[in-house]
Amino acid sequence: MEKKLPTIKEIAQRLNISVSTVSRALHDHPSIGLRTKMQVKKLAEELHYVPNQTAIFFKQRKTYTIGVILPNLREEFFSLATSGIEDKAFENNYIALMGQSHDSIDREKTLVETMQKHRVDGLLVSISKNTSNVDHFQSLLQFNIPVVFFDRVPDVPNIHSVWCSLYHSSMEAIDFLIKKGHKRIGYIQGPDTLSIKNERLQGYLNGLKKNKIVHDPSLVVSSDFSAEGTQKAMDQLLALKNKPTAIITFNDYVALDAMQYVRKKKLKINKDLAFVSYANLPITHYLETPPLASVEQFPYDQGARAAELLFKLIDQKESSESHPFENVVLNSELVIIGQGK
Amino acid sequence: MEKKLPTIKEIAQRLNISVSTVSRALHDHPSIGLRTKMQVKKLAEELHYVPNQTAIFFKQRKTYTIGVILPNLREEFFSLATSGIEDKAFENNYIALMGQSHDSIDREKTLVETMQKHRVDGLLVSISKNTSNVDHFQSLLQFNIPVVFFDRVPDVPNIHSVWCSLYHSSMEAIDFLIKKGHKRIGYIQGPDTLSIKNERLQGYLNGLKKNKIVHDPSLVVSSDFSAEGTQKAMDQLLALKNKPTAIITFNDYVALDAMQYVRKKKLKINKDLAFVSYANLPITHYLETPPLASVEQFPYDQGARAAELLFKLIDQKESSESHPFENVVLNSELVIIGQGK
DNA sequence: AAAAATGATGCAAACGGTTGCTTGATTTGA
DNA sequence: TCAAATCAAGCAACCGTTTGCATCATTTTT
Repeated sequence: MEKKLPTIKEIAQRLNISVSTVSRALHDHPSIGLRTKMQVKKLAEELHYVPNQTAIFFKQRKTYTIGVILPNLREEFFSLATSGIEDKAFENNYIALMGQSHDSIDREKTLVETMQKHRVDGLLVSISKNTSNVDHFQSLLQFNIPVVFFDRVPDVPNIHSVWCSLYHSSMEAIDFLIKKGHKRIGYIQGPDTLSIKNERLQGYLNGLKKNKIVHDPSLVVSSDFSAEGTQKAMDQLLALKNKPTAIITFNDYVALDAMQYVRKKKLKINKDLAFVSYANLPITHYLETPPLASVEQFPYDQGARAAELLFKLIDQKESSESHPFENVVLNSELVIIGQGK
Repeated sequence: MEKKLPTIKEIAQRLNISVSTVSRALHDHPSIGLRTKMQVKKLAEELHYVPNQTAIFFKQRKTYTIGVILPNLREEFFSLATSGIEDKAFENNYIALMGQSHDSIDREKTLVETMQKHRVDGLLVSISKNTSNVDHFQSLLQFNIPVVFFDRVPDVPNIHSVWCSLYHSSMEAIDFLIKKGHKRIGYIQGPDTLSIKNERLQGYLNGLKKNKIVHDPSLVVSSDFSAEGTQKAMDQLLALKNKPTAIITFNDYVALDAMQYVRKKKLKINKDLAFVSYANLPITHYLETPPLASVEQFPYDQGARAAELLFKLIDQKESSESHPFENVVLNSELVIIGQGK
């Protein structure tokens, strides 16, 4: 059954010429006569010859393949980033291998090994929530395979990275809320296992300081991102004698859960309690009462920029240029959505 | 710079033995002496030897790679399907190459060629909106590379496919609305270029017939899925002398646009005008006034099932078994979300 | 003690394509 | 007319790994 695919060898035999001639003919090498070229191309066409890339990859030591490892594709943020990566890859004649770590460090390790086995020319990674060191990427570096981290960037020196700074937008968010008259602003953050820079909180704190508001630690609570975790966080905030009038949430998903919970409590969103969050997912614009504002992190662009950087590194490697560590920082943007009171 | 990677040849030279011995030692072949085995393994470890998979792929004529081609990753439906595919691939020790057609038939063709060049062991495809024939998949079949279509399945015979039938749920949706007292039910469909089965409309029509309601063609309008297109469609429906009291929309995105438009018109959603749609995206559950119901199409499962079928076909091919065309049909489910009046 | 079985290792071909070097034939130049 | 230049094509090595088939040295069997 297993139909053997045509090879240049077969073409050579049929035409009674050597394989090298066939190879050169197919590549329009100048030293091959026109007649021979035509014959070869015609037969190749007839046999539906397709060069065996695995042989070529093997010989050229290059696969035109990059690996992409990220926590998951269910979150819109990552699927948009992937979309950007794929678009850039397509433009550059590369193709991307996908892997989801599902925030498991073991699975992340396995994926790195698999990608390495497949001899990817480079790797794009958004690390799992539980990844605290980057040892499992070391062997890639030994192989001289470039790695670019994006969005979830490990907090270690000497890496290439692309991420979106939330610091300024976080401060802007505070300014925005204070201009609206809010003085007690709560913040629901994530679990503190994330070993990445906590720019949201830094911006929050400095925004308060800048506006001469004393920081009240009881206004900062944590959620594990589950609906229940967020509800608990909300309970903490609403139990305060001096309740917040506005709340900043780690991301839109947390905001959605929080807002739904608040609705159940018969509080008016953006009237009794204002919301600002991160991500600016398209869906928030469809809500009857959306958060007042959300910080856009440009996932598509992050993916695209990370891919561009990776291709640059691959090219540099091939021309044995030096490549200092590069860290691209995009700026987030505070997008005003709702009207509020 | 380009550091040469260690090979079994190098190990062989250093230990003054043959490459075949090294190869066998690393594979724990019984005919290799214990001492030699130990020596080889120790040295391999020291050199950080990693077998060159491109050489092995080449020799074995198998890459443990599958291709995935779908319209785009921005739509949650497809990113969830991809998530299912990747999970199954990981389980089966495969890895997936991603490609987005962006509903361009040319890009789809290019992707098919690229995947073929990369010698994928199989291909999963959700065809582009503009794909009306499947000629560009023919060469894969000649190569005996299995192809499984999912969700957006071309309407041609002799293919493998996985899709989710909307027929029964569409009828159920009608039953559901009629039980709620609705008699005039509108339907916003998509552009009619889609060459796939139109089960939504079939279910709509048969649902009406079953409930002995005469079909009024002016209640069926089209949208190109843009916000403007949907608004125009709504205008058509609301301009009727005998207006609908309920509307079924092609998908949740259309429903969201329609509902937002209706809100602007100061109509009460699910009171003046009830909505039912398709997709059951997580977000609809966060709306203050969600559609009454949405048809869940199980994108993750579709992806997972399609991947499973593909792996089965690959295995069968390897054991030269016969493989009749298989068409897996999942059932959609009408999920009741809101309360309505 | 000679024949047979066993154990440990090496040889070489194969997978498909690329490419530097050679060779032979034809054309060009003086 | 003969050497040099040009053209067209072939030879063979190479990329890294696997594997059927020798080969040779022991050990076991009778």
